[in-house]
Amino acid sequence: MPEAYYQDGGVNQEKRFSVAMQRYRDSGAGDKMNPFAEQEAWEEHQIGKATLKYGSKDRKQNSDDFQFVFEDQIDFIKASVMDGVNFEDEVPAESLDKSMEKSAFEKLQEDRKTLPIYAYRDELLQAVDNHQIGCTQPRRVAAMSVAARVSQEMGVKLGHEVGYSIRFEDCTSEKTLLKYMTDGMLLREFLGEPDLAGYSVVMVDEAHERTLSTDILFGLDIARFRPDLKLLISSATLDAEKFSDYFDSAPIFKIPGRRFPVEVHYTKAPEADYLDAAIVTALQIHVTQPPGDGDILIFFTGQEEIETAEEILKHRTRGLGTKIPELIICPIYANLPTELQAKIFEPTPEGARKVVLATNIAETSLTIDGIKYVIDPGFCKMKSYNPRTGMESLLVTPISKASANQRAGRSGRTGPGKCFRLYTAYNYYSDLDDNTVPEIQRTNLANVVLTLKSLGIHDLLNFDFMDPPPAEALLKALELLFALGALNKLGELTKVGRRMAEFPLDPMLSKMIAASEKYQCSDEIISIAAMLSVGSSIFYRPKDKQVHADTARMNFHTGNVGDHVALLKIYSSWKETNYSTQWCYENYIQVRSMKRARDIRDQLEGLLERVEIELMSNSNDLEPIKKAITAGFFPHSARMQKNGSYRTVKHPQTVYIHPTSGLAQVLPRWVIYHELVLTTKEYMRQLDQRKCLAVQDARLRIELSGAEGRFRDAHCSWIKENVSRCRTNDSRIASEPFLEEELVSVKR
DNA sequence: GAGCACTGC
Repeated sequence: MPEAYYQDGGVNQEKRFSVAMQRYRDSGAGDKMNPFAEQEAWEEHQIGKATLKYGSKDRKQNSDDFQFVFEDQIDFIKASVMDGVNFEDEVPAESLDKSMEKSAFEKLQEDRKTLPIYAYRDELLQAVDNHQIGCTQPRRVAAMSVAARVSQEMGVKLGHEVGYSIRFEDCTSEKTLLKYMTDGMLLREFLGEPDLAGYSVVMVDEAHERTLSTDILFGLDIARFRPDLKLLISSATLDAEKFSDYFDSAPIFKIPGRRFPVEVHYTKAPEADYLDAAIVTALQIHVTQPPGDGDILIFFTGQEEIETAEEILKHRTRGLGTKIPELIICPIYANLPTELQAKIFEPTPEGARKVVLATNIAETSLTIDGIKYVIDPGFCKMKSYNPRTGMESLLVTPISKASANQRAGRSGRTGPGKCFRLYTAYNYYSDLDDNTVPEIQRTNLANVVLTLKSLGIHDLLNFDFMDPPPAEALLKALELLFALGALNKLGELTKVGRRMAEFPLDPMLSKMIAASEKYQCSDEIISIAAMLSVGSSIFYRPKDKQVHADTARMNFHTGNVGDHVALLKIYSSWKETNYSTQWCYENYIQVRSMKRARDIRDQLEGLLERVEIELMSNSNDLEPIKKAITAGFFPHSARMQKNGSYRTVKHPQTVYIHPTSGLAQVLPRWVIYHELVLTTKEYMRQLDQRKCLAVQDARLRIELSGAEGRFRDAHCSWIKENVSRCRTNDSRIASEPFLEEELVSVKR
């Protein structure tokens, strides 16, 4: 390859890296980054180029073999081997052979004894008395499958001694001693029973993932009411000391894991276009390595990249005809319909090779057998939250070292693997953070704060978070909850707030439900809330059928009813077809999302009863429905400007109606929106006309903007000091015309 | 006239 190609490519790639970093920083999430990092990176990279030129001797030979096939190739440098953990030593081959003749149960028992943790068995078991053990997992599937495996090993029926508990599904009984559950489920149980009386041991698995729920549970010090409660934290990271310190120097057991060694290769120079580089690398592997020795997994950031990569790959392999063995392309991302997802689990036919194009879903959530090669461009999409503007956005961001290693490890599950990183060793060591920023530091905390308040935690600023979120984010959350009427001026939970905390939803959605009591339309409102909380994945929009999908969607907008009512219409229409799958296909709607909406709706219906809100329907009149929506979403108000754009009220900025909205042509003077998304512009999504509210709702906001409406948290001096700053923002929540209209009616 | 990573309750 001519050097010039790399140099040029290098510049572009650095640009790409720095653009991603810049956006990340602008979002407010990356403040801690060194502003000179890029320049240093560039300099170091130049030095690196000089020193990293030795190395891949075998590459030359390989490249000669297929020079005729490709014009472009990519130089990789084998930099390191991630050790496998003596897999073969622990399970001698002969014992595996022998076990083949034994019964499945005996084999399981034998396998079990070879696990490294077996040595700690007695010690851990001493902790167990006559209560049950709870073990949390970050994902539902994991909780279910681990429970199934353990019940098999113990030779008991799932749901008896060993069970699991996840949202919508409780597979436990009175007999259950060992309960696998999602961490969110344990948090919900904790809300109802803070002493966790039913448990003697709680084990938090995969704690390094640092989910919102585990971070809250840790901060709550779940064992504080229970000196006898044993807490086990299991984490795959090397910074066990951090966990140990946090839990008052708790003892650390280092238990080796099991994995085959993985060779890590870096590019010699940064790549101009990682998508193209990934495809070239995949083809290089496919052509030079014997078919049948293993499949390829490439990590992309999203659906769009995956679809593009799929097209390019098809095009290029078609051009090569029979010169190369068959390459089966398998896209996988969460929004892909389930039937199409199944393809990646089909065994690869003899003589062919599979290339899996995946999002982060393949990093932790699902494992694919037979992967030997991983190609890692080093990016992912990550949600970040800017507490200054209150904006959430999804940004393409460089991954962390931990994430890069997790990805590499995906190639070493069934045998020794290789990972090709499409960035330099320098990029890895200097540009990537060690760990992914925990979710609690990059999310809107409204729901977290409501949860903590409902547990009677008032001093949020001094709450013992393992990694505290920005104080500004806490303040924003408090403000919002106050504006919604969930907190009083002393920062205490109100009756509405207590009701809201019962719902596993964003507080604005919970408030909308609480308000539906007054407007007598709780039936419709919980359908809307369920549809909104399923999110944007309701519509399936494949690249080749976008027009059809869009036409189908617009059918629900007839009459300019607004997007919330359109969602209600979708849900009701589906219900009328008796939840027909066929109906979903015809309307380009994801069956999975609709089923999820139904599950959520059922749960909400149950919770309505719990907070004593009657299920009432008022489907003939949209007015009360829209009022209830406004009662929850008034903090997301925007007013039309002369040119058809909108100005948000709370943090004044110019935003636009998303073109997929039913109101895109209508342009109401005032709107409320469900969310803002930053893509090519700032777009409002799921929006509706704003309605006037009843007088008592308005009064709350008048107080809020007035001098007596100062927001205080009796236990938190920091908040007090910042009251003046809150106030300016608060007055904008309760902005003029919204109140004007109501004040007029009050004066009359 | 657009384009949404992944979880969880």
